[in-house]
Order: sequence, then structure tokens, then C-alpha cells
Amino acid sequence: MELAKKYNPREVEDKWYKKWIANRYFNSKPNPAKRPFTIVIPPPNVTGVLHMGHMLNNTIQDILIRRARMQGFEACWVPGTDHASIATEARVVNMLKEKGIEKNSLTRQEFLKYAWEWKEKHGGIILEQLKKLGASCDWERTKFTMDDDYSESVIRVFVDLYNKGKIYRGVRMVNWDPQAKTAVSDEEVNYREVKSKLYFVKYKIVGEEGDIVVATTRPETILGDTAVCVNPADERYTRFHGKKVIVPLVNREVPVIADNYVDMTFGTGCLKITPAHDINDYEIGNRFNLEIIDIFNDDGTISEKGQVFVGQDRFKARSLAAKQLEEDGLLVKIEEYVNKVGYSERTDAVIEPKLSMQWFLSMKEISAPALENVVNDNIQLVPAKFKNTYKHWMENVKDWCISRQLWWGHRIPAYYLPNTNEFVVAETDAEALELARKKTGNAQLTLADLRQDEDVLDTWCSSWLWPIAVFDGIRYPDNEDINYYYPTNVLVTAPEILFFWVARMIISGYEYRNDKPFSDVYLTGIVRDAKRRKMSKSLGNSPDPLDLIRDYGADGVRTGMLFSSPAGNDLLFDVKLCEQGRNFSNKIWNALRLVKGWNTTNDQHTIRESDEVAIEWMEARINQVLLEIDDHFGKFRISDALLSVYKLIWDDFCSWFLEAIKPDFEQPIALITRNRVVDIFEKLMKIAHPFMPFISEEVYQQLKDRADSDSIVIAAWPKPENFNKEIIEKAQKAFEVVANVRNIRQQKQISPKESVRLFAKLENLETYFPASKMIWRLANISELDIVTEKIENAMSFHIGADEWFVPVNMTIDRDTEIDIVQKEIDYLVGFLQSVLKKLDNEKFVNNAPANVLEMERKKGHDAEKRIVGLGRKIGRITIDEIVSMARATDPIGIFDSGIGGLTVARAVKRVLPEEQLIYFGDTAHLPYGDKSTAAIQAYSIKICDIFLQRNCKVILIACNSASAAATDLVTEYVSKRARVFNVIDPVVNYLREKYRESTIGLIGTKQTVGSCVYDNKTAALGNNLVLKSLATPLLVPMIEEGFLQGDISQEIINEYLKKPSLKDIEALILGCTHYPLIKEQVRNYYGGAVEIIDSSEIVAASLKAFLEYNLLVNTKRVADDLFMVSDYTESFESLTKLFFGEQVQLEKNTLWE
RNA sequence: GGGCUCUUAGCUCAGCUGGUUCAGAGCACCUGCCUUACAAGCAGGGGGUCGUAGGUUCGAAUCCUACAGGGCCCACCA
Repeated sequence: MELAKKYNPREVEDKWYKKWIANRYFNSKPNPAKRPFTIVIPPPNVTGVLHMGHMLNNTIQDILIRRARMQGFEACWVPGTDHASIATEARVVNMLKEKGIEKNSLTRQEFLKYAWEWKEKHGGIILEQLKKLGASCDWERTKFTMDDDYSESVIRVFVDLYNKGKIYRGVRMVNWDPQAKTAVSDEEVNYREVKSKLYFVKYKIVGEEGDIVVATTRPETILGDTAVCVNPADERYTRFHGKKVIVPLVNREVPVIADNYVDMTFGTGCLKITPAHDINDYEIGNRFNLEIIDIFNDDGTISEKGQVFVGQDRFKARSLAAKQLEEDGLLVKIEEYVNKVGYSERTDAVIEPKLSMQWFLSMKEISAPALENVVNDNIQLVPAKFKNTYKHWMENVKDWCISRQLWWGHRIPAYYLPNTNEFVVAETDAEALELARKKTGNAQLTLADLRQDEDVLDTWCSSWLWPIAVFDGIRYPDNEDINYYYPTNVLVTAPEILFFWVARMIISGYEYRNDKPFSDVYLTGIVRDAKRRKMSKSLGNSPDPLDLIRDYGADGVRTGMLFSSPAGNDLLFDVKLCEQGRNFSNKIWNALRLVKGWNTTNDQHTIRESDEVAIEWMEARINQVLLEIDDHFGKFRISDALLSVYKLIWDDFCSWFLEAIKPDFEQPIALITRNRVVDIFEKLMKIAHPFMPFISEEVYQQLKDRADSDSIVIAAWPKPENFNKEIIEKAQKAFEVVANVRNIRQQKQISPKESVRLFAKLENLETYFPASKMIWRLANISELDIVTEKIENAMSFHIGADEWFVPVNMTIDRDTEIDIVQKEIDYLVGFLQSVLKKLDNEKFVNNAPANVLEMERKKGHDAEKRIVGLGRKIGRITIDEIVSMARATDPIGIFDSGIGGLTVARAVKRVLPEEQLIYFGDTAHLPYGDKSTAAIQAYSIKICDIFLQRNCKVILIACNSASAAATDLVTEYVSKRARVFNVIDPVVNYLREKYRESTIGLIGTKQTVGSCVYDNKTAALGNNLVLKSLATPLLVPMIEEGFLQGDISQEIINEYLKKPSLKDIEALILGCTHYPLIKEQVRNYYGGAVEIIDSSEIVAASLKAFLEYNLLVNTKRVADDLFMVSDYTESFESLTKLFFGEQVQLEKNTLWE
């Protein structure tokens, strides 16, 4: 049968889900032969509908449970729903309101009847939606927190805790929601900043003139004031202590009290105390034994006790109070003020702090093991960052208000005795009656005499038993299920309910099973939109999950959700992710089409060597990635696990393996080969199945003829086997070759259909073989040969130290090629330098571990080889030069004993304008001529360190003395890190090229002439040159004094040049860095008959030639020149203009300090 | 205000006990291709001073300190 060109998830998904249910793959019962793997679903609200958070949450659970099932665990995922008392009751009330029925007009029984009807109608929709997602829950175990057995468990626990003395009844300040007329927990109150007003109100002093001004945001609560409080340290009010004031509006006399709670700096420093309506006031009230006047009704209107504004809503009462105060002349002023106001999470009504009789569960003792077992990692929170928050919360846990003034829920099993507040607590009416008779001593008491508490329990009071109660472990603590499945393995839920629910489950687990409820808690992030806004109905930014499933397939949505959702991190949802998921499904589908489309043959000759290699490689890769995936799962990195699967299938299997193995057009494939491909495909589908249950099943079924009872759902998860690491490494290299060939094709516009020849100049054939077999097909190669020399007219590339060539017809643009190669060389040289620097560092060599050292050496070695190879490619560079060279943009270092060397710098600048120069004048040791050879060498080496630190590519010794004394040593010291030039050798080389059998003159300082360095070097040339030298000591001071122009200086110069020792010369070497400045005068003397050899120019020219030859010329200046001296004077600086042609700023270097 | 946590490519994130997993992945982007499984595709490519400033170290994205800017939790000012 022809397969559709595109994968159609809709047909496939329903088909397989039905089969899975029919075959009862998801059902579980205790099986002693297997280890259990249990997950209990976080029960969604029974009347809720699936939202994106559920999708993420349940996808993760399904992935975990499916994988466990395949791994051979007895996998059990228990689904169910929560009665969600507040939310559901609110919804039913709304529904009734729409019908024109007020809740107040109904009896409890009537209301509950409506509520149950509503539940039956809307309940469980969400579970049906989960099936569309592919959730593999054991649906026969579906639980509802108000099922009879479950309710019985809840009540039993209440009675038990009561009997243990953990539950008590007390007056407490609660967060009252006047709209829902119920107390809500602290956690269900949202504080928001609101603009409000601060009213300043006068309270008259009793028995004397004057008043105290109090600031309040809630003037209506004045009706309940029973004191005014100041800080005892506040001297402004000391005189009022113990006096009485008159509460406005109600004219009640109340005391002025002093308490540290009051902030002297806020408002007037004077606080009105309303114990019934503010938690802090309540506490102060307790301390001072103040009267408590509750001025509100349950619905937020003013009660009789308020005396005025009775029956008015609290906000109306506020404006009325303000108005009245103003009329009474007691309102001083009103200020704008921003404060935080609590809102009910459920109804969004402003929370009213209110004293109320509530039921409480004492948390301190009962929660101790829950803290301990998370801290000691007996229960792991994933990600672990929540551990700290959890710890903080549990250490400061407050008693839990467990009563709610609602009807929908578990009614508190407390029965009040007639005409008293005394009560009994029992699981059933009958038991209650018996207890009541006992307590009263009245055997005649009937049930009708008892009045059961009207309130129900907080929703969390049932859901905190979830992992136990779904297995009926409260009522039957020793039943088979609970013994087998408890503790469960993983809980997957949202961090928002870490304390509401997770912590409390842990508490109940230790209380009722003496064991943890689960081993790991995986906390998912919040699903947000691309703008980081939380997805919510009210914002309308949440897509309907079922629409997504329809459009992208369940597999597509599942993978889409997981592509970017590390544990605990928010998921920024984007339909593009689902698109990516859908595309992945399609990719798999098309791979199936390819494999199914092959014609097979039994002819063994069709088996290619490359097929064997490809299969071996693919199998190795699967094993390798399988290890990765298992590791990811172990750390709950589900997203990473998915990405590994994605890349394994898309990149490795489709892009490389199938391309390598697919037969040529219309050619058959050997049956043996095909079968092995099918096995590999099947294995991949098993790995993908937890993430993509539907398409993996479809492909699994299509690949082979399967028995009806066979399904990928119950197939075994592949175990990672030992694998051939070598083939993976070799294939990696082979694929690199392929990619490079493809790149060349792209550059040279060679069609993939046109085959090319490929040549390799290799160090070792073994590094590719046998993976190299795959290159032929993947790169469409007609000929592959090993060569020993580079191929002409070919594009080339490197893999490690190997070079590969693809001959191309077109002429290659030499310049661009050189450009490209040069860039690569630049990079490598920089890299090599950094390596050499490390290896030169004694401390590194001594301290670094052997393997790191070894690695560095190898890195350096490889880089050198690469550089040599690349240099040869340009064909102009000798190996030593390449290795020693630095990058073109690196600076040139020049040093001299003083600033005379600036003439050399100037000459260099002229011919190499873009180079960055770093000049060092060792003015602290001026002049070098006086110093011993050893001293000059020592100075030179230290100066070279400065240059090396700054990555100088060339170090130029612009000093004749240092050139003579230190060139050899410096060259050796600098080694490959930079090229060393001096001012003598280039001149000598110049003579060699130009003069033969000639007489050459030299003028220089006494030291230079006395050292005979020029004599020795010219003699060594063998050109039969005669060198006539003359020391000209007057010239340096003369130049430094600025005597350059004019007759006197010309006279002095003439006097020297007239000397017989310079007679009959053909050329004259200016052997001192100062002398270029008097070149004109010297030339004047000879009138052109003698060549004046300016060593600075010669050196500059030779440097330029070197840089050009080695492609090291800096063509784009990247940094400014830098001039350093070791001793600074202003006269040095002023002399720079003379030598360098422009004034430069000298920077003092503290090298010698 | 207290506690926790984060800052790495245009976006979302990996990067473990300092050193070849050291600067990475996916997406996005750019270029060229309708090549007989797949245009929901193929091939190739360019992106980052690892928030800033110090310190420790032979060596820091990684450890320490301070600062800046996000996020979460707790408490809450009349």
C-alpha cells in the first residue's frame, strides 16, 4: 500500500489508543515478579478543562511511565480528579445565579444536589482530554476525592488527628473573603499595590482640650477602635500615656497605650487599634487585653456592633465615614498613598481580616519528618533549588486552618451538643450519638439533638492523602495495592503548590504510612507565552490544547512542549515548537516511506562495503546516545533526553545513515541489509516511544508484520550495549571530509549530481578507515587516492594534520586563496603562541597535571604542523619562519639604550605606516657603550619580556652596542615567539649584495668602532671588503644639543671625514642611530661620490621585506604606537621630536624599580 | 525589609568536582538548491570580552567578594 506523502496523525492516533485500551496495556495490578513504578496524577479540578500546564505536566508523567513500562517495571499511573471545594462551589453558585437561584435560598441538601449534577455533567471531561494526549493511565483506577471510600478516608483521618490532639478549634484572625463568605488561607491571598488614601483623623482627649491625630487608610474601621497606640519612646506623646481619647463617629472612650510595634516615623506616629480587623492590632489587643468589636457582617457590610452605617457595604461605609468626619471637623487632611491590599485568589474580592472560629491542624510536630526527609535527600526535589525554599517554609510552618465555610466538600464530623459549644467528633452519626450520650450522661439523646458543624474541610485536607487514599491505604492500611505501590516513584507537579500540596502529602505520608509518599518530585515550570506572560484564560493568550493536538498531532504537541522545558524553568510556549514537533513526526514518516519503498534482492553482491560500515556505525551511535538518554532520564532532564532522541533520528539516522545506505536509483537493496536497517529503525522507535507514542507505534507496526498482541507499548526498552567507539570517531572525521567536499561544491557551484575526485595527503590511513568507505557515496566521489604531494589546481581543506584535495577546473583566484589561508595562519599562530606561553611558564609546567601538560604539547605540535602545511600552500614560506612568526596585526618592538633608536623607528614607520610600534628606551642605563656585555644582555632580555608580553611579532634591537652584545642571546631567548632584528646584520647583508673588492668606511661611537663587530662580520662575507672605521665621539653630543644645521656642525663633520683613515672609500656606513640626522651634512661633504649607508633605512627596508615575504605586513592599524622609557626627564621627551620627527609622549616604565 | 536564585549567540537554554565536552545545543538568521523518502525538505555558513569590577590560582564561564539588573518565596507598615 502506498503511504501518504505526509504523516496524518489524526487517523493514526485514535486507532492506536483504542487498541491500547482494548488490550489493557495500561492496567496494572500488583505483580511480585516485577518492581512497581508508580505515579499518581496531580488531580485536576473535577470540572476543569485541560490547559497548557496540564499538557506539560501530563506529558512528562506519560513519558516517565511509558519508559518504565518498557523497562519492565509494573507501571501504574493513577488518574483522578479533585473536588476543589472553593472553585467548584463558586462555579455552581454562578451557574445557579444565572438560573436566578440564590445559594442562600437553598438548603444544604438542595445545593449539594445541584452541585453533584454539575459534577456529573462536567466532571471528568479533562480525563477524556488526557486520552487525546496519549496519557497511559490505568483508567480503571480513576479516583475522585469525594468518592465514598475517599471521603471516608478523609473523615477517618480528621477523627484520628482530633483524637491525637492535633486538631483544635480556636478564634483566629483569618483572611475573610466576603464574597465567597469563607476564610481563605494565607497562600490564597494575593497582595497588590493599590493607590489609596491616607486619612488623618483627630481623636479628642477626654477631660481636656486638644487631640491626637491618627493616620488610617481605613476610616470605616474606626467604629471598631478600642485603643490608640503610640511608641513608648516617642516623646511627642509621652504626656498622653494612660489618658483616654474619644473615638470619632461612635464617641467611645478608649485608652492611649504604648507599644513598640508602632513606627514613630510613619504618619503621625500614632496608631488606632482595631483588634477585630487587623492582625497586628489583634496581637496588640491581646497584650493589652482590649475589647474586640467586630463591626462587619460575613458579607462585608457593617454589623449592629458598628452602631452607624449599619448594613452598608464596607467601601460605602468608608466614604460615609470620611464624609462624616469632615462634617464633624475631625478630618485633618487626606494624602494620596500607595499600599498593598490583599485580594482573594479565587474571587478577587478584597480580603477582610476577621476574627473567626475555625478548625486548625497543629503542624509543628507532625511536619518534622517531612522537613527531615527532604533535607536529607530521602525525597529529592528536582530541580534541587527548591529544597532551600522548602526548608525555609517548613522551618516556619504555621498551623493549618482546615475549615472552609462552604458546602461542597467533606463536612467536618463534629457534632455540637444541645445548647452548648461542646462537641464530639466521630466518623459516623451513630458513633457521634454514642459519644454524645456518654459525654452528656443523657442516654435519651437522639441524633436530632445534635448539630453537625456546617463547615467543610479545606480541599487540601483530602488531596494531601492522595498517594495513600487512591490505594485505599487509609481504610485498609495493609491491603495488597498500598503495600505494593506505595511509596510511589515520582510526583510531577507545579512549584506553586509545593507547600499547599506536596509538603502536606509528605507530612501525611509519614503520619499514616511512616514512609515517604514518593521518592522524587519533579517540579515543572509555568507555561508562559513568548512575551513571558503567564498563560491564562483571562489574558486570552492560551491556545486550546485540543486545537493544537488537532493541528500538530499529539506527538507533535508533546515534543513541542518538551523541546524547551528544563525542570523548574518556565516554558515559553510558542506554536513554532509544536510545528517543530510535527515536522519531526513527518521526518520519521518519510524515513519509513523510504525504507518501505525499497525493492529487495537476495543477491549478496549488492551488499556494499560501505553498508557494513554504516550499520556498524549506526549501531554504535545508538548505544552511545542510549547511554546519554539514560543519563538524562536519571537526572530528570527530559528535555535533553528528547533532544538526544531528536538528533539521533534526524541527524544520525536520516541525514547520515540512510543517505549512506540507500541504494542507487531504482536499484534493489540486499534483503539482509534491509532487515538490519529495519531492526535499527525499530530500535529507534522504541527509544522515541515515550515521547511520541503514536507515530512510534504506527512505524513499529508498519516495519514488520506483527501479531495482534504485539505493541511497542509493551516492547522492551533497548539496553545500551558495548559499542565501537573507534568507528564513531572515524566516522566523525569521514563526515567532516564529506562536509568539506560539499562546501567546495557549494563554492565552486558543482552540482551534487556531478561526481568529483578526491585526494588525500595523510599522516596515517588508519585514522579514517573503514569509515572512509562512506565518503564515496555521501560526497559523490568518483576517485579517491592517497597522494604524497599537494595537488595543483585543486581546492583543499584540512582535517587535523591531514590535507585533502578536490581538483577543480576553474582557476582559483590566488589572492583570495592567500587571503583565506593567511587568516587561518593568523588564528593558528595566535593559538600556538598561547600554547607556547603556557609551556614556557615554569609554574604551569610544574603544577599542571601530566595529562593537561601532554594535551598542551600535542596542541602545540598539531598547530605547528598545520601552520607548516598552510604555509606551503601559499608556497613561499620556510618552515622555521612560519613557526617563528607572529600575526600580522601584532606590534613591532624596538629598543635602544636611549631615544636615538627613534631614528630607526621613524625609518620603519615611513616604510610600514600601518604597523604598531612599541618603543623602549632604556634611558635609566644610558649609554650602553659603557656597560659590560653581561649587563647589556641582562637588560636586553628584560626588555624583550615586555615585548613578548605584548605579543610583538618582531623585536628590533635599534642599538649598535646591544646588537653586537645581545643579538644571539635574545634570538635564542625569544625563540619562536618573535623574530629578532638588529641594526648591524641588515647592513652587512646589504654590503654583501652590493659591494665586492671594495673599501667601505664606518663612523660610529668609540664603543662600536672599538668592538670591531662590523670588521668581523664584513670579513666573514668573503667579498674581500676592506673596512675603514673611525670613532666620531663629538657627533652624539652635538646632535643632542641640536647643532645640526649651520657651518659649525658642518665643519666638525668635515673635520672627521677628512681624516686619512676614511680615505678612498666607496661607501660610508653611519654606524650610530644618531647619525641619520646628519646624513645631509655627510652627503654634502662627499658631494655624491660616496654612498651614504643609513643603517636605519637599511634595517627598515629589510624588515619590510621580511614581513612582506611572510605575509606579516599589517595592513590595518589596530592600536596606537607606544613609547616607553625606563627613566623619564622632560629633555628626553623634547628630544623625541628631533629623532622621531614628531613629538611623542613618553611613558615611564617601572621595569627596574 | 528577610531568605533563595539567576545573568553565557538574536531567542530559549546546556556547560558537573576550576584545565579538550571550553566557549556548546536547539530555534531563529544568511546563502545555494523543487537532488526520485521528506520544501513540514536538503546542503553550506555567519553569530558570544560567558552581567560589571576586583580577588584567589600556573590557569576562572566555573571558586570568593562587591556592585548592577531580573525572578521566586516569606513577612508586611497603619
